[in-house]
Amino acid sequence: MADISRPSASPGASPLFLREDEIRRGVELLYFGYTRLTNAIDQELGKQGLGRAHHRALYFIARQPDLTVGELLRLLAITKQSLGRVLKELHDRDLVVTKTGSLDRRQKLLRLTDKGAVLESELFAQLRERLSAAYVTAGQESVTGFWHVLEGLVPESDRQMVFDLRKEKS
Amino acid sequence: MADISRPSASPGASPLFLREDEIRRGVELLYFGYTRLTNAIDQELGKQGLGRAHHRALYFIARQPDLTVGELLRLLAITKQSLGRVLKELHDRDLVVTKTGSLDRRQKLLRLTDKGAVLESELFAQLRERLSAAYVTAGQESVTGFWHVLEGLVPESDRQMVFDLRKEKS
DNA sequence: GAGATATGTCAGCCATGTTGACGTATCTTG
DNA sequence: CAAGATACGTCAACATGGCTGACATATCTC
Repeated sequence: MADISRPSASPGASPLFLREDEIRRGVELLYFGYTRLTNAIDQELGKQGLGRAHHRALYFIARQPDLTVGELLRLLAITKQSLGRVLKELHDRDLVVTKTGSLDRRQKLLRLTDKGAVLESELFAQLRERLSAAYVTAGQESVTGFWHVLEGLVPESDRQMVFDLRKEKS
Repeated sequence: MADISRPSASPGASPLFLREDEIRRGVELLYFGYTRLTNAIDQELGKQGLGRAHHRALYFIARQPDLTVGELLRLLAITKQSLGRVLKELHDRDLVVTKTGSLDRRQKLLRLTDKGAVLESELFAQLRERLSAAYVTAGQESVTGFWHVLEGLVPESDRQMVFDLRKEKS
């Protein structure tokens, strides 16, 4: 059993070992790709005294203005207490505003202020720089492959939520 | 400027907006794909009283037996104090052993114990399940595209280190 | 032998997640 | 319309896993 964690790299390795190596390659690239991409914005965030948790909230609010608190909670998959702290800080810094929902007055709709939008787009610019460089190097075909594999990693139950980010709110 | 963070979805959108949407799609899929994949092993880790930090160390030690502490530090990109805590816990639980380097006696070479190898392969099985399902759904061409884009996200300075994981130690 | 390097460790701090409990406003339903 | 469900907020305590700074030891290199 212990051998499974150490595949042979010999030329005649069995299909099982090749498969293992392909999986490990994916795990590692996903780890390094994701962490190095997020590292790209840490310096900028640090200047503002914010952390990654703040960026995730800013990002999704930018992506879908008038997002409700509940929707954001589902996207981030954290507790409302954790999110509450983050939203409070964003609000205190005039980066985010909330307004009462018009259809359901219990809901709070989230939006970036102008200041928040400026910050988010500065952060996004860093992500764009890295990701578009990777897209260009890899080519359009690779990019669609990249998307397909990642879509397959999102559990069925979350997939609609993720796809809906690309739509305008109704 | 604020508009940049909210692309139009209209059919006649300019190339700039299409480009933005492609970047955001990648950011989101990378976020959801990575976090959902790592979620897959949280339950198993919890049973052992370990966290993700422990898994990352276990993973890389499994991947490259006789890895030195310094190499692991560079892979994880954390401080030696943080790693020290993790390695101590893994050692206390008989999951990892160290031996003095033969070429350079200052180094400590890290290896999994049999018990550690069993645990790592159980965790890896979860990752394999998710990732291979995504590979199969997407198809081999998509998988190579997935790898190419992610390789482009790893900074030049880290790339050799990441590629070297696939080799045996000399 | 002097200085650089690899590793370990103490101590304290911070960011960001968790659980549990409880309050208020608003919507929905019998 | 009253009762219960839902959306949101908040207090308090705690866990994980990062961080900095300071300092010690063994070993290697020149």
